[in-house]
Amino acid sequence: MSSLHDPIAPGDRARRTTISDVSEALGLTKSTVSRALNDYPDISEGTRTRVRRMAQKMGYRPLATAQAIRTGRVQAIGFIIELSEHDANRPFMAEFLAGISRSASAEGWTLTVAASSSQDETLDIISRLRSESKADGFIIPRTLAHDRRIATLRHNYIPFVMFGRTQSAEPAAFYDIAGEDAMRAAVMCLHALGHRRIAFINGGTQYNYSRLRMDGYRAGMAQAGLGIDPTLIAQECLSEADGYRAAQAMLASDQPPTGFVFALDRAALGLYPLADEHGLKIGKHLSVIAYDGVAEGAAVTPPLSTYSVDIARAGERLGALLIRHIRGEAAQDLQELEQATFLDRGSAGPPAFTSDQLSAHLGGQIPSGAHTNGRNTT
Amino acid sequence: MSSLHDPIAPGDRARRTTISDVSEALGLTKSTVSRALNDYPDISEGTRTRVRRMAQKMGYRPLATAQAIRTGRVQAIGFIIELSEHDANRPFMAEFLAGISRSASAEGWTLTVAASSSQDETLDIISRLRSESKADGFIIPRTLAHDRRIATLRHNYIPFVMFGRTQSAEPAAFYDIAGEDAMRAAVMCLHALGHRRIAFINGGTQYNYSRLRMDGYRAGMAQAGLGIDPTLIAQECLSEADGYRAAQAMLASDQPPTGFVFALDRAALGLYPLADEHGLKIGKHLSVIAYDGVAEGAAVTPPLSTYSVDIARAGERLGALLIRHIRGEAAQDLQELEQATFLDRGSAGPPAFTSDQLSAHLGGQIPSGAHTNGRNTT
DNA sequence: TCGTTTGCCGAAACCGGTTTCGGGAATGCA
DNA sequence: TGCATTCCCGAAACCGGTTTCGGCAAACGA
Repeated sequence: MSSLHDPIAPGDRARRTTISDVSEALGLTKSTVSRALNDYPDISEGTRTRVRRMAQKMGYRPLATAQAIRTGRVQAIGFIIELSEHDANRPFMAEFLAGISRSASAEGWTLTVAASSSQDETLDIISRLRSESKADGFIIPRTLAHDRRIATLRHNYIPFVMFGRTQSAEPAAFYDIAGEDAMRAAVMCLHALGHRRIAFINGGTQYNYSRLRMDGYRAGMAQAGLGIDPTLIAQECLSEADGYRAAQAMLASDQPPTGFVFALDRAALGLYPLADEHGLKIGKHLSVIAYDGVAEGAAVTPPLSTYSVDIARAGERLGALLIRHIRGEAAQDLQELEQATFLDRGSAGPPAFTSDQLSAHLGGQIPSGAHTNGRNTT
Repeated sequence: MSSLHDPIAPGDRARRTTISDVSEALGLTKSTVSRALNDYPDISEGTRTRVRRMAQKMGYRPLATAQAIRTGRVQAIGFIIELSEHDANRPFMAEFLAGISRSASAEGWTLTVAASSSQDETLDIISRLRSESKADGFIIPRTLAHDRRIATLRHNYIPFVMFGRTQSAEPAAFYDIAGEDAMRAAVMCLHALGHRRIAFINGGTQYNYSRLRMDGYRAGMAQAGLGIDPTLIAQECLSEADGYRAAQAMLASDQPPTGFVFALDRAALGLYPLADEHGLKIGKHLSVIAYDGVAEGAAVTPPLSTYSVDIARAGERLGALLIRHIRGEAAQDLQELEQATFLDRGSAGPPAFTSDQLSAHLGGQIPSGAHTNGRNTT
């Protein structure tokens, strides 16, 4: 259709140099040049370097779409935005994509992005993009403990790298931050400050990270010689409102916690208004350490101490790993686990109240049910 | 290189149906099928529908990368994330991309994303992606009054659609929200509520929207029969801190404004702590109407009244327009201007103080210079 | 009725690469 | 010196499409 009338295309766009241009300049055939550039063993070392040099000199870069029709590969990384997710990760999106894009373009690759509104649609998009040669492999964020996406990818022999880990016997390529270590260290930190009642407020249990962070909390408690009290553990707290409610319930108990470990910054932010309402100061009467490093954490008073994740770096590493995987490296050689960076910003300190004192203080208060507005993050 | 060893590709992936499959099934040649599907005039109506039906039945979809090597088009929309931008628009990114992706996949197209850290790099990326057939055209966000990207695109005959407008004689395809109308209406609204001193706090002047919103403010003031007071106008206020400072300066004057129109929600959020410090209630002593519809605006007390922009819809419309443009429709037929949606959430009301009363109230206060922390949005 | 146009489709080249196949020249071994 | 390898590279097919060209048959005009 667009071929009949073309009001946009120029009369004659500057043509790129093709493989034929290179071969003619050398007095060789296309096939020789192609094999030389692709390191075929039946090309002599001399010819190989001669071709290399000439290609370099002429600025030749093979056209990815042309290669694709034979090889099935376009040199593109696939990434799918799942809008069904709670939007906690949305603000990161730009930096994450930028990270991926950086490592991609460093290798002459590009990034293909699609949006999905459900798990099923994601699976469809994955196979569609692959079969249409729009992406050679995928970066899979927010891995679940049991992830259908992984099954689909494996079944279709589509290369992928996870941001996060998953429970599976077969090895898979991944990049992840050791959230479990961070949680363990957070507990140890609070314990060292003198806290004895330490709560853990976890994220969504469907996610694999949540299991790991829980493990980390348990490990920390064990290491500190503290027992696990189930009433000091909450799950599924993704938003500020969730965190508020979970902490509220715990503070209402006989032996309220003086220290809080949150699996998510966003949930931890719910502790601030709660403390306000009870006249408690964070960093003094209540201590909190969280995880993620969201921007809002720096804006509250006192700023939230947190284990921060460099999301752009994550994207960059993931992109690099995926490209290597697509080029043939084995999954088990493509696993990177890094540590989060602790930002000590003052929201955790020595407890001014023991749990008993805290309980007494809170007992003398009208149980606040008045706090309703402003909790809902759209 | 990847051709020598291939530990990932399956023995035999399910082959897609090709144009040859279709032509053989019909007893026609590839060329006839191709021309039939592309609406060439030298194919009879009968054959055309016969081919259509068979292609449909066999689930044939032309392989974009194969088409590309002849046509130069991959059916992909290009979008570049500029990290050099102030990060105000980052949170929108996911939804914006999702919008683009929706309209793209509705037509069987995809979205190619790249990141850039400078204007110059952006220009490079644009031509590189185009010449490598990784994108057929581009969506250009945050248009400037005089935009080098537009010049580059025009010069290289690369189709594009702007999110925003620009100052240029030649017509260009765009989708935009009439920010000028919103600003005018905001002024009228405040005037109707009884405000007579109405300030305007604008965004970055390099952006084209800023000029337009300023025009809208002026138009509103004229329409309301109010004169323009240059001391009630501020520029370059992008962040909460910027908004705080600009409003602070205005409140310090002899005739402080009682009504504020902000070109950006984010800057408007700076008015809240400022009001707090002076014991003023927003929606009562100070009224404010802003523009964008960011999530944080709903969380403050009272929620910020604002002209909200549906960013996902913007992405979707832009994608649709770009595809039509690439298919041959003229730029002047591809211009859409929509209105922002006013969300009246209570931050604007009848002024409890006149400007004089407000001045008196503020005069009795210690000029606050103490407010320093928490203003910086990372 | 006959030459000419028009409508419609097949044949083949082409796009820019990759990959298979085969053979000439240089080398190995006897 | 003769024969079998091995080393290299050219020739050509191929990938899945698009586009040009040419020709046959039917419709047209005179």
